Amino acid sequence: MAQRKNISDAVVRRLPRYLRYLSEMHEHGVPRISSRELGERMGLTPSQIRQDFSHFGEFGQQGYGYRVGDLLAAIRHILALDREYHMVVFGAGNIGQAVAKYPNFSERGFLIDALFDTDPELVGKKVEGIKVLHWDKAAQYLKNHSVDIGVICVPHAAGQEVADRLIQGGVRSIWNFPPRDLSVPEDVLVENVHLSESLYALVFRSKHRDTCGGQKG
Amino acid sequence: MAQRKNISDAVVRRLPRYLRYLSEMHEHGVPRISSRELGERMGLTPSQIRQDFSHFGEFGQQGYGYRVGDLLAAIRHILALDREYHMVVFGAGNIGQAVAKYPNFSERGFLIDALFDTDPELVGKKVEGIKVLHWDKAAQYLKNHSVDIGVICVPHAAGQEVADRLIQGGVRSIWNFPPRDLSVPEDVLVENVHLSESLYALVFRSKHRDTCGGQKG
DNA sequence: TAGATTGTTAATCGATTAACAATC
DNA sequence: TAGATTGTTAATCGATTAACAATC
Repeated sequence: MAQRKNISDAVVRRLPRYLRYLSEMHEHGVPRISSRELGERMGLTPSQIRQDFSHFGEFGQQGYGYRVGDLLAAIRHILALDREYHMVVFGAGNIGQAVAKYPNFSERGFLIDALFDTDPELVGKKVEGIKVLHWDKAAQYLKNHSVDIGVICVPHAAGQEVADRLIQGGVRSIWNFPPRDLSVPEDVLVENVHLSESLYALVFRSKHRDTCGGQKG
Repeated sequence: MAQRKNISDAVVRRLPRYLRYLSEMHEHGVPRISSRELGERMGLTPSQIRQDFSHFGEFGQQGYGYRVGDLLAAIRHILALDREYHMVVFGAGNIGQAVAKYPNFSERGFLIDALFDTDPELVGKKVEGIKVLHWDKAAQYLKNHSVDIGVICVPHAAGQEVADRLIQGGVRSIWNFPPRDLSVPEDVLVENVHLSESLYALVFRSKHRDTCGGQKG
């Protein structure tokens, strides 16, 4: 019954985690898994796992469970990871370079085609084989290239301006690192990675260790 | 009625966001804010905001709202950001260095005292004024220094081993970047930052743009 | 005082868990 | 066949929203 209703954010956040566990099992040659056993490994209830999968179709077999390889392929497809994505990164500082150099991304089909910065020290150089262009070239670049995802790694004061440029250039998915919420049109998606807020949450739970607890994030 | 019940993760994740908005308002000299107006700015309902705050005490005034400065100080205290934290980072690669160099952290009292790596090219050098030590020195270091937070930025195959070393050395809060869940004793807290999973969630929502939507993360 | 807005209690909504018929 | 396990419907649990008395 592939996707009748809206998928809740809670489910969306669990999908990549299923992918990770299944990938690992698949690499280890595990041929089948039941929701009970997967739940034990991941710390979820079997009910939740079956409920989650049922949003997208029927992937298991009564009395048997799930074929790891098939389920893995299905989730990869559900997450739309069976294609390539073209990305550009604004801001070639620490975080921008870390993103550009992160090997998992290119392996997984996330291709970083260009870096943009204003620093004359950086512009014209290459980082990990990716050319660093000046911001002034961005509009031109976006006109001539199809970009699926724009990554914002500039200081937070410049974040909104960069977002505006990306949107102006037709980019509709933004991965946003600076600690500021962006205002964007309805049809543009923003995924935030706010490192400080993650750290603050850790510190809070650490202070209130007794009342909270466990592994999060 | 400061913290009678457990604080849900949803609330914990909103607290840093309140802090961010209030900081900004405070910097702009805004003296007061009502839950209605704060809700409008943040995209939350006034009810939720009042409900959230009420977990920790009474910070407002009927008919008036909240004094921005006071509320900011209260939330800073609730988040335990009114003290310093000593951190060590394992893995001085791209992400480890990005964390070490991130200026917001030291400004906010998150002090990175040491980096650990195995790469002989890096060991002995300094990154942003922080000495890079060999992993072999970690046990010794942890014996002699009080470390509040251990940051894991090593390749994911080494993550669990590093976690074990940190825990062995008495560290009870771990900020974990590699894409693998750690197994830790009950009294150890782990906060995960799984970049790929964040990116996958963006891609999923992008594919199903109509059924999901908005700003997340 | 009158208007505004809080903190809290009650109602609603949504997500998780349990139960179970279907069936491999 | 008997045992196991699915997909789904129903029950429960928790989080969000609405309502409102208290009061600045």
